Amino acid sequence: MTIETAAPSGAVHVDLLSKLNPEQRAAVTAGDGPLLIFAGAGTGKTRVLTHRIAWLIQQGRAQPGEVLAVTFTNKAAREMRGRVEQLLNLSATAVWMGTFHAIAARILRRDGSAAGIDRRFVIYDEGDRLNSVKRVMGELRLDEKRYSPGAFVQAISHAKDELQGASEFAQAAGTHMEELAAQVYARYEAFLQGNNALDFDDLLLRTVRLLREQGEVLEKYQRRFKYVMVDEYQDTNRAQYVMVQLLAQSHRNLAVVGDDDQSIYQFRGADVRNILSFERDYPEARVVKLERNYRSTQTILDAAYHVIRHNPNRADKRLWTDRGAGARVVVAQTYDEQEEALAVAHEALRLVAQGDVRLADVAVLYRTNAQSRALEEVLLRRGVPYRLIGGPRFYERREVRDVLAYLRLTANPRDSLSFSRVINVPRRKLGEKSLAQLGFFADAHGQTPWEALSRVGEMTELASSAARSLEAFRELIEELRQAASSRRLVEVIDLLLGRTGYERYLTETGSDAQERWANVLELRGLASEYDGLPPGEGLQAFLEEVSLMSDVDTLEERPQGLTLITLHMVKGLEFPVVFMLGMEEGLFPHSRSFDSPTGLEEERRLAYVGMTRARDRLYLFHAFRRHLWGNAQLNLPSRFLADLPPDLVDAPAGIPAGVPVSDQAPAQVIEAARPSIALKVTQRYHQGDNVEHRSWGRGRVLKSTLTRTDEELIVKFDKVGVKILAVSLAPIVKL
DNA sequence: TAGCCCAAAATTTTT
DNA sequence: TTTTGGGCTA
Repeated sequence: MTIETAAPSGAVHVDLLSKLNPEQRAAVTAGDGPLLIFAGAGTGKTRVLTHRIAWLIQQGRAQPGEVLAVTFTNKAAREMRGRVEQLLNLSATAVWMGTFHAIAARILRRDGSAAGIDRRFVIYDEGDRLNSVKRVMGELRLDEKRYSPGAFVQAISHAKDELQGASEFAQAAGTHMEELAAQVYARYEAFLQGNNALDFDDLLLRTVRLLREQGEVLEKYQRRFKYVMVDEYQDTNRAQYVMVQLLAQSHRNLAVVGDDDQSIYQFRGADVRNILSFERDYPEARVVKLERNYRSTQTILDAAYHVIRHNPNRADKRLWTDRGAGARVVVAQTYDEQEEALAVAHEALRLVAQGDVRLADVAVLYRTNAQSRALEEVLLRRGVPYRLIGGPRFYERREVRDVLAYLRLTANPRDSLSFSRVINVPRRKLGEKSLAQLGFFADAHGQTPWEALSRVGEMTELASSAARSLEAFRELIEELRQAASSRRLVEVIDLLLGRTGYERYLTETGSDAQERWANVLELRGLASEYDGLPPGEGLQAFLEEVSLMSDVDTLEERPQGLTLITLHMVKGLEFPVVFMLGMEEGLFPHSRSFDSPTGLEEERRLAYVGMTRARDRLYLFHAFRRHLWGNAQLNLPSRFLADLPPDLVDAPAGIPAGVPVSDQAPAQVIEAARPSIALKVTQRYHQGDNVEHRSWGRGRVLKSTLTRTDEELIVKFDKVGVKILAVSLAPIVKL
């Protein structure tokens, strides 16, 4: 079937439907009314979403500005926009496409004033939120040792997810803890208000409130969005659910895409029931199931199915493919996590040597971040390149937050959190007393610290040196504000870095100054993307983007080595080869999930998500013995392994065989890593060459030997001594 | 104000 | 077991 219709002006006629399978086509061309699309892993979900948007526009059913598409990550939104533009061959900037939070922020900036929201609000992230709670606890004289600030943060966040305001929360409070939390909540709200700040949850909560209470605003958006689309609907929480419902209410053209089997964020408020009861919410809904998978082998799909099928309360569906059976799933036991890591390295390198995959095609998945350490140690020692996803986040690094705090203060001087972050960074010789003076004065006059700053002269108790410092700080921020309104964002940042002597500050205070400075420069680089915007707008736009950005969004497109990643973060990605480690009772499923059936169901879904990441090969490892917090424990194989039909499984006796268990000899290339197929080898290094290794630093080549399949180097490193390396595997460069 | 020492915590974390 | 953060001391 080919449909050619008049496309919007300037667009090329594109046949949108010919490359879709029947189910995908049905979903794309479903007419008006609610639409539920069950899109299993690897079934072309994004393709359906983007084609539907393009189709709606091409058919003239909607103007680009009348379509709203909501995702959970910026990455997904970006991809979607790019693909729609490609399909339509025109800019899709008019389409409202973004994360829940970004869309909410946009609505609040435009129309929040109707509900008393200052459009210049800043967005407080996780860290800011914790700091705010700590402050509030200080005000309430709550001892941080007795009461965990984190617990309050969680309670507040959870309440907001459920659209529960501070007063409702207080009313519902029963226990002593809840009453305390209610007090903290109320004060926290006041604190944020005073700082003109909203936290992540507020973006959703306040948008819902705005839409509910301001009829004309609601009407405006309802009229505007003829078609609403939601990605990953199984992960929506209460606030998101209501927000979508409100926006789509009038046209009722709500299309949701998701997979209940991949709902893994229950602990953050996601509610699978939102997708499972869609048909009850919208009895007239059309339902399409995408079950044809384009990613994995049938063996992998069947194995995953036999794990997930044990969950009650799931929509019935089963993935299939015409890619053929492929290799069996490999289940293997190792002695401990050391050997487990060695087995991964061993097998991954063997596959690479065979020639059909690159290291970058291999992902290693685990339940808890702590598991990555054993892996890293082994990979480092073996010189196997890898990238670890997770770990210290870019936007949570001290230096990045410092610079951002300056910028945030520049944009919004009322932000007292940012104020106190940078008032004495770099050191301005302001002691505790002086700052207390300032705070006291501000409180007494009902002013923010920034406002108080212009009245330094009135603070009689202030030492004159401190007064001068404060005055200088005020002038600095004023200067930045001036610059922000007339110059490019990068110039503002340069000005701030120059005036504060931030680089010098880094070198004077820390050992890792170089790395930190590099991060600052990276942030500066990100900011340069806003150079095109008129002065004044760049700063706002940059801060908005940065506060709504996560690390997955900056995930490298072209990885270099093995990928080490948690099961949660791997959702949405795919790899030709997948190793899942720690398939043991107590670790996966995690012991914390044992006491509730829903917890176990979520673990099972997590297993399903992990398994369906694999295209061609899937390895499930479990260790006989595992070190956890100092002591070793013996774990039984995960119950998920028992669910696999024997005929899908290969359990080779020899997976870890031949791998030395506690081999301390550094930098010996694993025996099996030597390619067994003859490769063309040419000598690239010679005695005396200077090289740099990613983790061992600089060194000099003592000897280079050509083997049948590789070039072997003996290198004397400045810092770590003599090592033996295989050129094909070691992360080295010639200098 | 920096550095040191001791104690506590270690499931997952789209914004 | 290891890391991290906070508090105390020099």
